[in-house]
Amino acid sequence: MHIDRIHTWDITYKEAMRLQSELSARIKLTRMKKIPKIVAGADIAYSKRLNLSFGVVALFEFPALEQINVYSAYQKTNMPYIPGLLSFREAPVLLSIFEQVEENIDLIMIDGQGIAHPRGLGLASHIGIFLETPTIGCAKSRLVGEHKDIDLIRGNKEPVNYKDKLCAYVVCTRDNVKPLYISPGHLIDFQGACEYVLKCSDGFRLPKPTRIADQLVAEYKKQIIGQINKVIYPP
DNA sequence: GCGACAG
DNA sequence: ATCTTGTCGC
Ligand SMILES: [Mg+2]
Repeated sequence: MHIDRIHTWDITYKEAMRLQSELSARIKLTRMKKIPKIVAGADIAYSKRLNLSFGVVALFEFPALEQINVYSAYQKTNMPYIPGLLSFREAPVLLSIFEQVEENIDLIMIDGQGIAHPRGLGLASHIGIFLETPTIGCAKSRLVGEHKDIDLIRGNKEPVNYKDKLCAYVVCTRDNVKPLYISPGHLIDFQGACEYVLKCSDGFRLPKPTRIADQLVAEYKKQIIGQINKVIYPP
């Protein structure tokens, strides 16, 4: 798929933060007009020892949620994890994977925040801007914002406000299980984000696209590290 | 200065 | 997120 290389990634933290503020003005929280045909999930794994980042993008038919295809790549990790700057650590490898994708992806679910971010540009939003494709941030914990406790009943949701503005919903995707922080990334609204996450939640905490991407990236990492060890420590 | 803090 | 062995519970 096409990628808008809006900026490079070898920049200072200060410049990274400035870019986030600048790019957040481009985010559009629009309604998705058509029902998606292909939904993708994306996730990352790391090897601390080898300083590598592994990424997987898994494609699913919607609403059947049948797996269509899987893409992957890995590269050197060039940024430490800094809360608020996650996209500068994870986006480069993810974009290199999306570049290989032949299918037309209608919606991407990403492990991390969308606009629920100190400067309104979490990983999902940043990816959405580069790909000009609808994205949803599906985070397992809170980065910013305040909300009431929610009853842990599947389908329940509670608004998350940051600086007196709605930024996400806490969504229960399964009874009696810790809820998710769902925020639009780009080209989708709050209602659409919650709706598609729930429609992709098939009895587990994480919606199928990110859950399977998470499992596949763990396997991919294991496989690549096995190859590397074979080269480094020949029998 | 202190505490919070996606993955 | 990683590293790392076992353990508890559905
Ligand atoms: Mg992840």
